[in-house]
Amino acid sequence: MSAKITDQDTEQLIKDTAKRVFFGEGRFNATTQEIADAAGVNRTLINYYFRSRNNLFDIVFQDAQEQEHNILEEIVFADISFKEKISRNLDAFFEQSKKYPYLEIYMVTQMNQGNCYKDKEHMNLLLDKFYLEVALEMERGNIHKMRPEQFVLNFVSLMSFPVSMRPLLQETMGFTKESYDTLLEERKDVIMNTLFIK
Amino acid sequence: MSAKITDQDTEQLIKDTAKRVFFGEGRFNATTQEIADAAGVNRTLINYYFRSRNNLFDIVFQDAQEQEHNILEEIVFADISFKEKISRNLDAFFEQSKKYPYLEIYMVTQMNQGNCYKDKEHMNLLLDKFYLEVALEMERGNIHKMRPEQFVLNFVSLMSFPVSMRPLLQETMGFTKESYDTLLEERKDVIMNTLFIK
DNA sequence: ATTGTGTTTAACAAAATTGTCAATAAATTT
DNA sequence: AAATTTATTGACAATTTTGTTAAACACAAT
Repeated sequence: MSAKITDQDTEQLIKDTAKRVFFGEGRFNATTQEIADAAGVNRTLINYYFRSRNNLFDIVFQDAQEQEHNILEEIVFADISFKEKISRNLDAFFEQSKKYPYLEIYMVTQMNQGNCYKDKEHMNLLLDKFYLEVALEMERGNIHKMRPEQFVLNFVSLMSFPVSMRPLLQETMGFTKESYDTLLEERKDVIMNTLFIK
Repeated sequence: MSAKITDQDTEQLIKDTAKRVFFGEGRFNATTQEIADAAGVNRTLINYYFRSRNNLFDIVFQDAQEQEHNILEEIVFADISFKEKISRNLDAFFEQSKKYPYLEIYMVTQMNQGNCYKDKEHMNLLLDKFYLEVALEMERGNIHKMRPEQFVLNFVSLMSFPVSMRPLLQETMGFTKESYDTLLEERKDVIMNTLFIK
């Protein structure tokens, strides 16, 4: 009647595992065998449910897009102040990044292999609305004046980069796992202070 | 006597081509055949010069590290003001990013596959020196106060992210190739204004 | 019990990718 | 020019990865 209680629904299990392997662990060229092993299922079930490896990859890619979309959408249409929107977006992002730190990088690697983004129309609507708010906030003197697109770039860069590039940054900058975690926790305040004029 | 004039030196050609394919085009799991084709050489020459595919990948990875190192080193030890260092680093970065936009992402994907960063000692020396300068600049009131590590994160994030993630950002934000190029050109000023207090 | 449906499995086939090796070609040294 | 080394090639073998198929299994409906 209701959704299955047990860990059945192998199809979903495989998809979730693939997401974990890609977005969570950053193993972008995992084989079907590796994914099957990680899910604890027979490899051929991937073919049974998804026909081909490529198809699974495509489906997971689409899911990643929606995930991105949804986070943004919730923020943009919320009935809260601009600053509060940014603040909540940061919270939402850092929360999901614990589970899926490599989501953005995964999308880039996929797009470099020919996969392309869908539903640009809708995203543009969201962005245009957001740009208006950004511009208004500049008028009010709460953030520095620049093209709204540049503000968005600043925002996503400051937020995303330290998460996406963690393996590189943690190593090169000589952090331990723990000290880098601390750094990330402090990041929300740093970003707010960087984006907004005191 | 001197270095070969012609485009000989197949070994170097293969290495350069691999770099172009990886850092330049972002095709991180190119096959040996694809690399050989891109270089216009017989595939087995990759085995002849580099023994195995893995070995080539490792060597290219090391090269990427050195490249990163060198850019940073030149800046940190230059005899110029702090602001000028940041400015020149931005120039150097945006210059190399035209050729190798995916250098950083490549390193992350490699590190997620078990490859690890070498020469951390030296990098730490560079960074420690740089942190001191950052701290001093905060005292002087030229940049906002925060942990120097956070300033470095801000800096590299603002600089690197829009380049690394270009395929994703350009698509989702609805830019053309040209308009995104313009955006990147404007970025140096935006970043300087974001990092430094007027 | 049997039939039917959907799921899972192992064995196999096919395809793709890498690595080896001996033969050839080119270049250098003697 | 002959000999020697180095570079290049094609044919082949080995390996890895993917996809297919038929049989086994589970389980509900008849």
